Order: sequence, then C-alpha cells, then structure tokens
Amino acid sequence: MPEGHTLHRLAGELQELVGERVRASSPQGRFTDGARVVDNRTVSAVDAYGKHLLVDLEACHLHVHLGLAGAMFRSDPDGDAKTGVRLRLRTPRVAWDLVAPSRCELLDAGARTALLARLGPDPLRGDDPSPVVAAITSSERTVGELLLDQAVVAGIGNVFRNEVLHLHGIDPARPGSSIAEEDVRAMWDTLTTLMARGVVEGRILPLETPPDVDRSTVDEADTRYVYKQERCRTCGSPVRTWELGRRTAYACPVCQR
DNA sequence: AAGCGATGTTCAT
DNA sequence: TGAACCTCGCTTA
Repeated sequence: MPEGHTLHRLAGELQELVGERVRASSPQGRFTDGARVVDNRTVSAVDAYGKHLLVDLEACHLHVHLGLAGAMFRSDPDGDAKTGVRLRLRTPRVAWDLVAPSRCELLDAGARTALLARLGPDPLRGDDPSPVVAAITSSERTVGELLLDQAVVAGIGNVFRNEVLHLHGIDPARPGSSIAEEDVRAMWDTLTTLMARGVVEGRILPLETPPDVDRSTVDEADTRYVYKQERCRTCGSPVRTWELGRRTAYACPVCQR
C-alpha cells in the first residue's frame, strides 16, 4: 500500500516508458475520454512528487494518486486487461495497468504547477528540509498531524509518521512548536533513509535489522516498533492508539515524550 | 454473505 | 466533523 516510497519506486519502474509511444485504453470504462487523449502520444517524463505520480505525454499531463487501495502493475501487452483496470498504457513490449486509483486525471500545465505548489518538501527528492523545520516549529498543531499534512512534508503516510516519531522518542500529541529544530532535521534524515530503503526493497522495514537476519525472510508486519503493534518493540509497554489527524496514531507512552 | 478497516484524500454540511 | 470513494482481504455471522 502506498506511501511516498511506493510512488517513487513505481516512477522508477515506469522509466521504461519514457521515449515510447503508448497506446492507452480504459478497460474498466471510467477513463475512456482521458485514455483517448493520451493514446498514441509519446511519454516524455515520469516522476513522483510525494504520493503523486505524474506522467507527461508531450503537452499532456497524466496525474495519478493511488489513495488507499490503488496499484499499478506490469503485465503482458498481448494479454487482456482485467476488467477493473482504469487505465492501461501499452507498448509492443509491455503493458502497465492502473487499478483502483483515487485520482486518475489529465492536467493542463497550470494545474500541474498548482498541484506541485501545494506539496511540501519530499524526502525522496533531495529537497531542502528548511521549510519543514519552519512549518513544524512554528505551529500549534500536533507534530503527528503536521507530519501527515502533505503541504508540510510530501510523501509521509501513517506508517512513516508513527515509526519516525517513535524512533526519535517524540509523542505525536506534542505541538510542533515544542519540537527542537535539530529534532525535526534528525527526523527528516531518518525519513530520507527509511523511505529510500523502502524504494529499494518495495516495502517498509524498520531502521535496524540484526546482522544475522536475512531481510528477505522478514515479515513486514512484524517489523514495526509501534505501528499496529500490541506492545512497543523497544520497551514492551502496551502501545497507545488514538485518532490523530484523521488516522490512527500508535505511540509508546514510555519511550515517546 | 455482510461488515469493516486500511500504508489516503476530497467534498459536503 | 462526517461521509464518500477506490478495492480487497480479513473477521463475523
């Protein structure tokens, strides 16, 4: 499921379409008009910004947001698409199928610019974290809410926010203004590391893995410190859960202050 | 078979 | 603040 690392990984895989003329279709029928516009255009660029995927086809911009349930997968260009496929992009060599997106739309240049303008710095784009530091340390909103606000930081989802706050011993309920600048910068660095690893591995794993553990055999669900855990994996205390920023916050009342 | 929640966001009230 | 929407898989009946 998609946080920023999923989209950046996907954008990397989709580079194989750059320079290719693609056939576009909407087997599901819910993007028929858009597919008609895109059909037979050449892909000029594919990029991820936070959780947003942008596919530029000449003067046309395709915007995809996977939401909670969306996915894109590579498939056989000669086989039939599954019925639920919103958009299929096909070359003679490969087909890419988009399923269950929350957004799949065409943007003009102005709308594309406006979309990017409302996103904060993205740890996976090598952005300057200074605006994040300023936004968090000047806000009375909780740091847990701020980390999920895509205008503050782009690409963070509920796993990364809860895990990074735990790794830095910070209670999600603290106001942003109570967080030291160096702590925000340190969290940014952790996010950069964790998310980059997520791009490579295709899933979210914890910061540390014992040296004797083969990471490929690790069950992803068992590797978080607090997210969806009964007990804190650092100290064993029961994990506290509550609603914060419209999502479930998970935190250790002992480790996180 | 039905219900619900989920690594998400937008729109209506 | 609540509902809606995208889909699927797990839980409950």
